[in-house]
Amino acid sequence: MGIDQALIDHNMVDVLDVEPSSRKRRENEVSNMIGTTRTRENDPIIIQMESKENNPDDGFSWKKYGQKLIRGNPNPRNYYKCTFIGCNVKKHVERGADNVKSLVIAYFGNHEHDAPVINNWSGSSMSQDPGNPSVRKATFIPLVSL
DNA sequence: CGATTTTGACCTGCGC
DNA sequence: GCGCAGGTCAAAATCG
Repeated sequence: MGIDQALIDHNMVDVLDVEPSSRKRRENEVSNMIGTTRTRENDPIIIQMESKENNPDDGFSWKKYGQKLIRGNPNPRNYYKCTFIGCNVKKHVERGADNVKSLVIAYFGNHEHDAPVINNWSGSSMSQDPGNPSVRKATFIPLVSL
């Protein structure tokens, strides 16, 4: 829960310093996490990272429903929607205008369901929450813990 | 065969 | 009121 907590704690955090070595990651996809940004609890969550993949698997199933070229960014932005029944969480994915390595993911809304497939979310950070059911509910960790 | 991706068109909000 | 930019939809095509 480190990241999510950080999101809430640093409500207006700009850049979250995350050490790559502190969490398991697939060297092949995510090389380094830059940080997360969230201006408000109800606002979209912006996640910035460095990745070779254009869409790292975050544990949920997304269906692409659009792609647009955004001004100020030579790279197209992709629009995804959660395929879970009854879940209308959306996500925008775009690459940095200058850094093709940097990936910016924006999440709109929170998943009110559990991840369809438990990948191994970096181990066991959230596997146990005996006295924290509320945390279990909002299993929305936009962190690429591959 | 079902689900997902692709691509263009369409719609809406904002600024001038 | 018009034009621009961004966001969404939908039909066809593709993949597993």
